[in-house]
Amino acid sequence: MNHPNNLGLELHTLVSRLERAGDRILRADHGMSYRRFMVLVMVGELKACTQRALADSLAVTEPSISRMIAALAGTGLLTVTPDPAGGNRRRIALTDAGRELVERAGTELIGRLTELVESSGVPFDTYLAHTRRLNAALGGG
Amino acid sequence: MNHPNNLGLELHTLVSRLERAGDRILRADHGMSYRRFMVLVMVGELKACTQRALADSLAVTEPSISRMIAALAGTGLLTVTPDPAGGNRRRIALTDAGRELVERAGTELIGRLTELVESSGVPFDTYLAHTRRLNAALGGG
DNA sequence: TGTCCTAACTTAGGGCTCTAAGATATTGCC
DNA sequence: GGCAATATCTTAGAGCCCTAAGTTAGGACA
Repeated sequence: MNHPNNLGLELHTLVSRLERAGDRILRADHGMSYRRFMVLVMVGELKACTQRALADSLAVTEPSISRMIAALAGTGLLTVTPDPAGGNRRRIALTDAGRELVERAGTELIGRLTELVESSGVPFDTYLAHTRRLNAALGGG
Repeated sequence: MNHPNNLGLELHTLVSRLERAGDRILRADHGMSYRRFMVLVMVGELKACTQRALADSLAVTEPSISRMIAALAGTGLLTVTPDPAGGNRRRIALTDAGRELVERAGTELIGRLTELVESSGVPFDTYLAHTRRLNAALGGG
């Protein structure tokens, strides 16, 4: 139950539990998986959102995003259009329904997590800052 | 590239990058995936190691562990025997080869991660303690 | 115009995860 | 003994991720 000095294992189990919990909430309330929801959130945050940019931002590969977008394209939550700037690119954007879902479910999830963190006694801002810094050190922009 | 206030997303990308990096190292040096290696590490740490205990400790489900053990059973790195205490249980244990692999590769991985964390300016012990506390708050023992 | 190069996206195959449902073994109670 | 309850493990089917290899679009240059 306790991994003596193994931060990697500890982070794995933490994220695993967090995402399982988030997945259950999203499936029950919005009929959507946690992974797909993360894609929607990121589409809402990126300025010029291409599949390549999504893959970088979520730290997954292009094929993964390619399939996710294909699966999400039929839901009416986002639109896929050739990039007006040219090139072999797709421009991804949220529809009104997508924006509304991200807004509602996103604030709920973030709220629950923030609450959990603070009730555990871990200082939210410090932990978030540390996590961000580690992410940056690992090549994340 | 930056998720405004979203700790969940930040943790996801961090773990994703960490595990991809670890996976590459393990595959190159020891011909083994990161997931399977985590199982071996945990088998080495648990006193009375059943599949159920492994699933709890790694925050995955019993079917996942069932398949992992089936896949690992043929490698000579661990042994599976009926639990001497009775019940429908398997007792999982490392062989000498398994113990040696966990020892060598484990210290290497932990060393690299520790180095990375400290070079990023994040205080290792604090971050580990926070992560542990969050894990405990999420029902992890 | 034609060829090469690069970047973005897609396809194919395999690994690991989940949920749901089935099989197996022990305990408790009649 | 026999039967139900409980815990553990397994099987089946589907989702998402990865690597490797193929496709498509635009830019550079002769």
